[in-house]
Amino acid sequence: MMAEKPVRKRRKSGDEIRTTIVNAATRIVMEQGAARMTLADVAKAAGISKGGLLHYFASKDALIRAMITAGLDSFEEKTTAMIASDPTPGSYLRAYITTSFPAERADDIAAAMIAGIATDPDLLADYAVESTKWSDRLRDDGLDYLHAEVIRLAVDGLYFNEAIGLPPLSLPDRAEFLKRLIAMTRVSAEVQR
Amino acid sequence: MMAEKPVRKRRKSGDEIRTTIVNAATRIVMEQGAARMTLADVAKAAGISKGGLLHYFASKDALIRAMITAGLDSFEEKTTAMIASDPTPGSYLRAYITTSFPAERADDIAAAMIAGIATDPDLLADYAVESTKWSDRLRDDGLDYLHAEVIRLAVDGLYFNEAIGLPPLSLPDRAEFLKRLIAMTRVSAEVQR
DNA sequence: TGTTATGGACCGGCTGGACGGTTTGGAATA
DNA sequence: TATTCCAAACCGTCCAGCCGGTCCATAACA
Repeated sequence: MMAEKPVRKRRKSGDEIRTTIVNAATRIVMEQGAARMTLADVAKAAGISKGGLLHYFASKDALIRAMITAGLDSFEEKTTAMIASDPTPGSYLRAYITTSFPAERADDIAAAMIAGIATDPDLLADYAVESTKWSDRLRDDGLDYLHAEVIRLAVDGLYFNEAIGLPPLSLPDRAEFLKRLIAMTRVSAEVQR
Repeated sequence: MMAEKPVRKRRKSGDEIRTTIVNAATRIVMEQGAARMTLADVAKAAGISKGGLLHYFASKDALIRAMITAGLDSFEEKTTAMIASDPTPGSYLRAYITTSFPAERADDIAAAMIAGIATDPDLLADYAVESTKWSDRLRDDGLDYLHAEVIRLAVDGLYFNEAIGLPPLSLPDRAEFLKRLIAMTRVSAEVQR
C-alpha cells in the first residue's frame, strides 16, 4: 500500500494523460452538457478505458476538482502575465476582462463550474476561495472599488450567460461592449459620483 | 361519452398542486443541489406520491420546464408592474435590478436554470427567448444601449454568482453596489463617451 | 333515496437501464 | 521478477418511468 511514493518516476506521461482527460471532460460538458459527462464517455473521448481513467483520478469528484483547479490556474497565470506589462491603474481589471474573453473561446472554467453544480455544489469551494482573491485585488487596482465591481460583474454576467448557451448580445454589440468595458477601466472614479 | 365537459368543476386543486410541486422542486434544488432533485424526493417534499407527481407532470423534463416558465412568468409580471409606476428613462432597467434582488431572496429562476443545466441544456430554450426580449426592451429604455447592457449584465453577474453559492460582495458592499447600479440608470448617456 | 356505473385522481411497488466504482488479469517497462 | 499502467468484465446502487390497483366524486338510473 506504500504510504509514501517516490514521486520521481515517469511523471511525464502521467501528467500529460491527466490533462488529456481533463480536456476531454471539458469538451464533453461544453458540447453535450453535464449530464452526458459520464466516466465511460470521458474515457472514450480521451482514448482510454474507464479503468485507466480511474487510475489517474480516483473518483468523478476528483476529476471535476481537477477541472476546476486547472481552469483557475490557467486563468490566474494569464492574468498575472498580463498585469506585468501594464502598470497603470485598472491593470488587473483589464487583464480580467481580456482573459475572460480570449480571441478563441475556451470555456474551461465554465465547463468545470457546470460540472460541479450538476454533481455537488460543494465542489466549487476552490472557486469561492479564488473569488475573494479577485475582490481583494480589485480593491488594490487603483480604481474606485464599486466602479470596478460593476465592470467585473458585467464580465461575469456576459461570461455566465454565454457559458449556458445564451448569447445575450449580437456579435457586433459584443465587440462594442467589451471595448466599452475596457474604456471604463480608464475612467477616473470621480466621474461616477 | 359527452365530448364536451361542463368545464366549471374542480379546476382549483389541480393548478394548486402543480405549483406546490414546482415550489418543492425549487426548494430542493436551492437547498440540496440539482443532483438531489429526484422525483421521489420532490414528491415527498410536496406531500404527494411519486405516482401522483407523474400524474401532474408527465416527465422530469416537463417538471423542469414548468419551473423555468413559472420563474420567468413571475419575473415578467413583477417587472411590468414596476414599470407602470415609473415612466422615466431607464425604468425597465431599474425594474430589472430591483426584481432580480428583492428584499427576501427567492431564487426560483436560478434553481430552475441550475436544474435545466444539470439535466439537459436544451431545456433553457425558453430562457433564451426571454433573454432576447430583455435586450430589445433595453434598447427602448431611453438610455445609451451599451451603458444599459453594462448594468444589466452586472446584475446578471451578481445574480449568477450568488445563485451558485458564491457571494462575491460583502453585505454592505452589496447594498452599495445595488445603489450604484440604480444611480447608473439615471446617468445620461453622453457622460459615457 | 338507494344502487350501481364510470372515470379521473392518486398511490407505491417494480423494473430496466445507466452509472460510479471495484476487481482481475495482463501487457509494458524497468 | 517487480512495478506501473491500463483494459474489460463485473457489481451494487440509484433513479425515471411504468403499471396495476384503490379511492372517491359524480352521474345515471330506479
